Amino acid sequence: MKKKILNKPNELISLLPRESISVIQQKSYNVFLVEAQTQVKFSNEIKYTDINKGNKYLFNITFKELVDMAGIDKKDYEYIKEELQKLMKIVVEVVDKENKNNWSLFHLLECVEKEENIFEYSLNWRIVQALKNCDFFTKLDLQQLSKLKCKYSVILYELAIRYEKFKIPKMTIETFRKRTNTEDTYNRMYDLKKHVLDKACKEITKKTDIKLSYDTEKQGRKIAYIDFHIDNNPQVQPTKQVQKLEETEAQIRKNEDYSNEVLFLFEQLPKDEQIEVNKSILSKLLRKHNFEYIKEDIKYAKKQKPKNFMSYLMSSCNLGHYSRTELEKQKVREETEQKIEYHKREQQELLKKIKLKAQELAKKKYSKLGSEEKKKYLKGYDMQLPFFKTTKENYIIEAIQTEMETNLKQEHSIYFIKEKED
DNA sequence: AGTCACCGTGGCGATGTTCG
DNA sequence: CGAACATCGCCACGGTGACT
Repeated sequence: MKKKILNKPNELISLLPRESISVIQQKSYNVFLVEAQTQVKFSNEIKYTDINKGNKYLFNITFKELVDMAGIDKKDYEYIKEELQKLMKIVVEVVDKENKNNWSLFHLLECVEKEENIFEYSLNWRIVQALKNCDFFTKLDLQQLSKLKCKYSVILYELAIRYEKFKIPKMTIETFRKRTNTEDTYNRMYDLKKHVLDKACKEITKKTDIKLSYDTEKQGRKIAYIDFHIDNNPQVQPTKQVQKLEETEAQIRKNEDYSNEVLFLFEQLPKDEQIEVNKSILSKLLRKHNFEYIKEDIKYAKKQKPKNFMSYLMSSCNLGHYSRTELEKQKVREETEQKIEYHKREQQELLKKIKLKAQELAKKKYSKLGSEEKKKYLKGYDMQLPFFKTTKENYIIEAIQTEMETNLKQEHSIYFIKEKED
């Protein structure tokens, strides 16, 4: 399965939707976000300053990618459609930090369209802006998330990762209920523990790279606060992908050296694409794809002259190398040339053999020739230039040899043609 | 296609516990 | 002491998947 890291803006983790979001909706949404983030981040067309109300931001993803990345075990389009429909209904509220009387409401997902196996969706400009320029984000490993089946596990996992390096602040039961949308259900604390807290902590500890536990604190006789504890889970290591990604990002920051392969490919890019960030993109592509294919894809992309070179190149690599057909044609050409070369050599060797054989046969035949026949072969003997003049015997043998060679060649040329037809 | 066991989710009555 | 809350055990319901 493809591994993906979503740099989820903290605003999106902390948001408190009015309706409850199911686990499939949460996971699908994360996949939509990560896909949009990749498309936005690597796009030169969408600049941070350009993102505004006036524009519509469309992204796309294949059904298979969505299902794989989100870890959805259903392959039913209708079901996914219903879930997406519910997701679209979810409205979030953003309050202006400077003036608390000002607010705005928008849908998490603006629209989704399915065409064949591809979903095209659009996100509110605020979300796109947050994805493009997230200063405060949480690095979520979607592979870890995809394993979780309980919606509360997903919420708590995101929260835990957000505060991993510090500590989830102690929160009141009310806050916890708001976050998990359990204000109207599990009225009893025991039920909340049984169905939400225990279950989620258990699932997270069992399946992900962190251990989550909690303590409760009473105020009077009532449980008033929840205090979470996060530990690393040595049994389930953070995916190597996260580490690699962090390394790559560190590399960009430090502007360290890239491998020769990356540098070579970088030089193949069009001049105006030779910017530092593209080295890291190439380095990432090289982790997943063959050097030769990327090289050919760059060549191919250059020919195609797409509007956005890097995103064209990336989709070419990810969608199975547009250049593959070109590369394969080239391979066939090379193979054919090799075959022809081989035949040539074979033929030359055969010619040598024919010459030797003809010489041998000619000598044999000469020994059996009668005087009449010898006279026939001696036609033209007197016409020879004095410098090349040989003995009568050699002259006759050479003549017979030439005759034999022609015959043998004729026989073999039939053989050659037959082989070619095969 | 129908049956059935199993699981997850949400809930409730009875009972135990705690603290003002 | 008793109200308020926590806990236990159990039930109903719907979805799912194996089996016939």
